Amino acid sequence: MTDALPPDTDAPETRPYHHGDLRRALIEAARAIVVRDGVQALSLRAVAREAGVSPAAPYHHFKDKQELMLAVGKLGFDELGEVMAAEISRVGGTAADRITAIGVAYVLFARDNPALYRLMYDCSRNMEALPPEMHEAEHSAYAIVRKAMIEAGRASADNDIDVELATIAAWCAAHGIAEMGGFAQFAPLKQALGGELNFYRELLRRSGNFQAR
Amino acid sequence: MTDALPPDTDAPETRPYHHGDLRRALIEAARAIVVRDGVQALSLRAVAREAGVSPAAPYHHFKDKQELMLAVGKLGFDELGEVMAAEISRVGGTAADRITAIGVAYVLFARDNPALYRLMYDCSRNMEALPPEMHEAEHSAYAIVRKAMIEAGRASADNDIDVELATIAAWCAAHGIAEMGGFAQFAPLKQALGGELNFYRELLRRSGNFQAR
DNA sequence: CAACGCATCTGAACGGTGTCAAGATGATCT
DNA sequence: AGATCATCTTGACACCGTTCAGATGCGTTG
Repeated sequence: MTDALPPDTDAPETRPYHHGDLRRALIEAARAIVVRDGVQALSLRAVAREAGVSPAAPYHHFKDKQELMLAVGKLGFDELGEVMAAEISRVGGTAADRITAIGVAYVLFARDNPALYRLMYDCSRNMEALPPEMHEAEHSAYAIVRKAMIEAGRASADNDIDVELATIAAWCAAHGIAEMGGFAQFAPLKQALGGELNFYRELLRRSGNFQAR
Repeated sequence: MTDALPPDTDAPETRPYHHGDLRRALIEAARAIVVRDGVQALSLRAVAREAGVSPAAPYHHFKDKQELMLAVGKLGFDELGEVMAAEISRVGGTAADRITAIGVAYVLFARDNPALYRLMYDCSRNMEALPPEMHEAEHSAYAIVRKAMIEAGRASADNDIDVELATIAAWCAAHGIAEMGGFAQFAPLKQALGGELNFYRELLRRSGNFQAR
């Protein structure tokens, strides 16, 4: 079973112990499965199979299935933060324009990665106290929205409570649209508006926090 | 096992064959488990155990575990509709006041029945095409919001698209708050606002559709 | 260099799960 | 009464999460 796998000339990452950074391989395998087969197909055994190890191997890197899923969720929040950061720097216009752009980018991320997005929030919901790295990943994405809220004048910068509320309200609105926007019942409405992008923009506009004005 | 349960003088519905409306008993057992032990404890076998039948019995009433969960979800949407209808008739004030009341009632329903609420949307999300009865239950709750949106002047009654958008935007906002409002990170903010009720009201107000004006 | 320690991985096992096929049971209809 | 047929049970299969004893081999220490 371990006969093949010669030194293999060119290993891109550090290859420390037996398998060579199995922890990262497991996270990537899990992400691949979730994207390919959906969240309900994400079993610990399937992840191990995908990574080419025995079903018990993951337990030396994650205490739980939950802990592995959490790592995948963190990865999702990292990507989401990157997407939003890229979008906010890509769109040049006014602060109000950029805040709308963030909202659209957020919803589109959820649309394009539905299973990953769901996993991210399943993690957040299930855990009472998130591990610090997860919290950190969420926080960096949160900070982007927060900053945009201040710049767009949706919150008075010198009132902490006001800023938090504006940020949370915007996040909740985007989350609601991200989760429900894909419902099949809305298909005719999307068509009537000339595409789902308009649909999302219109919903964001009505949420109050994303009005480009 | 079937010893008790005499004819029971007053059966509201038709009480057909062996067990006596096992279908309804299964749905109620599932609801009880979901409320008592959370959604991750909701297994088909546990439901059968709770109802006192063999693990295979449910398959004569539901094609799938999914189909049973869908029935529970429909029950949840029925209850949600009742709660919102009760609230809207209880609150006497202006149309704007009532629309805020609906939003608060929605969020509180999700807070008080977190597992059931999650199940409701897990169903809606997983299924491509919901069965008509589920769609109907959703629709009756949806109609309440829709009517309130028109009365409160959030949408022009003669523009169908406008009405749908206003309703969906409000629903999305409430859903986002309902799902994220319970996050532990928001606890200090709730306290700073003098209770979570104020927190939810403030978030709803900022969503634009729920402003009492 | 040899031997040890220890993180890493495997194999087998346990209880639980969804699902199905075959047979038993009993209410309903003719 | 006897036949019919929905209803329920039994038993099985594959898969799941998790655990534990043992094999494997890297890194370090003598």
